[in-house]
Amino acid sequence: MADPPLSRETLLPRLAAHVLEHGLAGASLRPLARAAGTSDRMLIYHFGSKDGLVTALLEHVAGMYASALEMAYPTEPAASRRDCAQRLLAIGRAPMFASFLRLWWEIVAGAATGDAAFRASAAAMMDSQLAWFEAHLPPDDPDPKAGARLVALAVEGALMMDAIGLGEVGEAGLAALEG
Amino acid sequence: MADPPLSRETLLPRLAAHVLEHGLAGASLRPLARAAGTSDRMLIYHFGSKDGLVTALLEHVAGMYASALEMAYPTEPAASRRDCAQRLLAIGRAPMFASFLRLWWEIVAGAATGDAAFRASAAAMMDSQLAWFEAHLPPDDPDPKAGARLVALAVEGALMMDAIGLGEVGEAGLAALEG
DNA sequence: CGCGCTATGTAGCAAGTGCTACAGATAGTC
DNA sequence: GACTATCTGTAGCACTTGCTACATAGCGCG
Repeated sequence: MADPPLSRETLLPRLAAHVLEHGLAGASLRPLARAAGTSDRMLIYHFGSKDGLVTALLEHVAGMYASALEMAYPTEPAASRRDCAQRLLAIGRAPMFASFLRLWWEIVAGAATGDAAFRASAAAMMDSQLAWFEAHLPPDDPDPKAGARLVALAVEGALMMDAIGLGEVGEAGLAALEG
Repeated sequence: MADPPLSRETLLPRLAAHVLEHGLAGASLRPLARAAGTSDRMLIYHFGSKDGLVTALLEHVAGMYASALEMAYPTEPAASRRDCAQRLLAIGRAPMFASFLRLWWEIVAGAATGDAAFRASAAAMMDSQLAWFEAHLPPDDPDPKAGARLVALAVEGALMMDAIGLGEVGEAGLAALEG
């Protein structure tokens, strides 16, 4: 299958794919290496340590997420904040984001412990999302920045409800947004 | 020191305390046992397996959370949904909830993978919270159930922002709530 | 007393963890 | 060709993981 250099850069996408599928919590060197077509030995060689690998991986995932957002749905403008939030929830629920979301909650949990790498990745992903949300607000929104923040809280809250199996609570909550 | 029977029931509070302090992800039998004053051998004896222990522990934590909420602040009624959300965020930020929140995001991450025990615990905790939120809405709220859901989305979103180090985003978002 | 039940300690196992020491291969440079 | 720097495979180490086999204590009951 043509195995060229296998540097950090060629490795990262495969590692990210594995982590998106199997989660970050239980990811250990040997399975990761197998998925990427190398050995644990080489992962340490390229990334210095597992911590280094995880940090690089989190950065990479944040980048992937940003481009996934960029590619996703430049739909016509929403009619209201509520309408906007409901559409964004629907997009977030699309299959292409499912594995991102599973990983997202792991990253949030890691960030909650204070880990710097997790925080950086989470903040980067959230920044992308806030900008993207802002771009999807109704064009006549009185305060797009604040509006995007409110919509982000509500949509993230609803996605969390999805994660814990209470999707309808999220829907009901969004429906109660002003607009 | 009085070390009476040491049954499941006497063990669970100590195990919960350890998990609240050190997290659930890296919790392994031997440290847990040490913290609870037993051996890994006895944990397996009482709970059957680690899965059994985690399940019991999650149930117990959900119960603890419910009583923590019950004890917390029966403040005077809020003036609006926004006011309510801002107060509840302040309460959620209080030190006594910090370790609960760290654990909460771990539970959400576990639930996001589809694990039944994590989902059950998360749903139980969220149900307590929704009821509690509903009780704190302004008494003239037109639709308390929907209002509580909206407030829950926003507050949980804001707490998530806290977890990833973007607390001001949460504050700005809540400030944009109608009210 | 003796029997059986529950509770507990000691040792250990097979698997997996991150990481390292050592050796070799390859390739580019003088 | 000799030397050096980059890359990679093989083995292994010390440790942790969940869990088990075995033995033993204690206690209630006939």
